Amino acid sequence: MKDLSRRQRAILQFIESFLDQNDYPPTIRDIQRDLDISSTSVVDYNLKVLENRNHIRRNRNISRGIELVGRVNHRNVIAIPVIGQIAAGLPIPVPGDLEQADSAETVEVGADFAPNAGRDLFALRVKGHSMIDALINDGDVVVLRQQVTCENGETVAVWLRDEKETTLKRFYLEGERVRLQPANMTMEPIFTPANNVEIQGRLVTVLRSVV
Amino acid sequence: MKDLSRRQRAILQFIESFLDQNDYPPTIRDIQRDLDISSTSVVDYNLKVLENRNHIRRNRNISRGIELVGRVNHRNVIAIPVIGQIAAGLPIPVPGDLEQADSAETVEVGADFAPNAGRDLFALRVKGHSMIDALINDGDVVVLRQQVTCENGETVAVWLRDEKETTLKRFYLEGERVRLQPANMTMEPIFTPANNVEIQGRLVTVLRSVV
DNA sequence: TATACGGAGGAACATTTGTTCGTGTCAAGC
DNA sequence: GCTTGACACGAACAAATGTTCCTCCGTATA
Repeated sequence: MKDLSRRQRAILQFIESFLDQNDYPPTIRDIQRDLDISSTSVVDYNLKVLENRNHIRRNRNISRGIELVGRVNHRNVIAIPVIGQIAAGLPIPVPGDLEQADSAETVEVGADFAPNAGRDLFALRVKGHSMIDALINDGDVVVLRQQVTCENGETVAVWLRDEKETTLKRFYLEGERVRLQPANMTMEPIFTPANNVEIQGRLVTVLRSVV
Repeated sequence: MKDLSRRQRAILQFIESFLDQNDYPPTIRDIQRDLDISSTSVVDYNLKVLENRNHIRRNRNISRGIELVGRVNHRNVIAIPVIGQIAAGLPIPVPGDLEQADSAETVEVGADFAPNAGRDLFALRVKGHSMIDALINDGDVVVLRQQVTCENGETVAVWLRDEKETTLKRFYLEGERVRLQPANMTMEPIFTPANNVEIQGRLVTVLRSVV
């Protein structure tokens, strides 16, 4: 892995920084110019080495056909629109016209953290400490999948009609009533009639940026 | 925003899906071919419209010089290597040679969630429920910044020498002793002599994928 | 009806960009 | 000294790709 010449390392590094600054890969001549290499063939030669060493992938006969192996590429990342806040006393904002929300803030998440991502994901910023029992803190961002039903055991955001309250709990339908179980195992569940529970979405991901 | 012709919308959509499948933007002729447009000038014309409408940005005279406005681009996302596990009874793995860890698993995080990102970030997968008091669950991924000192009030991963234990708490140096305060405000702090505390890193981000 | 204008078509043209070939240098190993 | 292999040069060539002109069509509007 380390058997690269100084020039090859420089090329690799240039490609990385180029990709950081542009949304397209560099051309051979971009590389040549930046590194003051006398000929494109030299660049080509070294790119071939890098390709064999599996540091890059090349699409022949395609301009800018250089891809970095093992790099963050958009494919692994999805952007989820943050459409509002979630708090104990407030109903959850309706995901409504997610598509048009061009200007909306987004959070980016690795695909691992948003399995089966589709257009039905949306994110909310948590206000207040009411969801401590779900191990969710003030300021966290929760990603939800929009759905109005759920399987037993799934963690969902529900609106409790009587209490006029939003909460995040594991959902278990037990006959006529529903058991809402906090993620924190040391805490007690809530029992409530099934028709008091309105499912707003299923919890997919929690993101916390510690200050 | 919606005043685009059918064709213009199709082009925009094609660029998006092309970018999903390749690491480089499409050429005008790629677009022409896919959408069965008779001439490159038509594509060019419509790209100009899209550019004026601020849906794309173009780098003239540069092949594949099309950038989508407001798209997930690598610049906003960083990959952080997951170098091991963190558990109450275990010391934290040493970040050691992060650079060489090419093959390591990574998590991708939006730049918002990893401020001042540098090479000094690493991630650990949480094992066990010992960090419930820090609102961190089994299976969560925590991102840490490698550092051996910290400011008062920062949340840090510390190794308690006597207890031979790792824990995540807010750190407060109070004279000769240290107060370690759980993130969950309802829980009690730990007090311990300053020289019993070994700071391993500062907590930056918590990621949770809910099953 | 005449005009203006958004859109589309075709084709030639100018650059940009990838590819290849012949040659040269230099250090390591025989 | 000779050979070999990694690395570098330059230049010419061939595609790939962006640009521009001129023309045409249909619809809305004066």
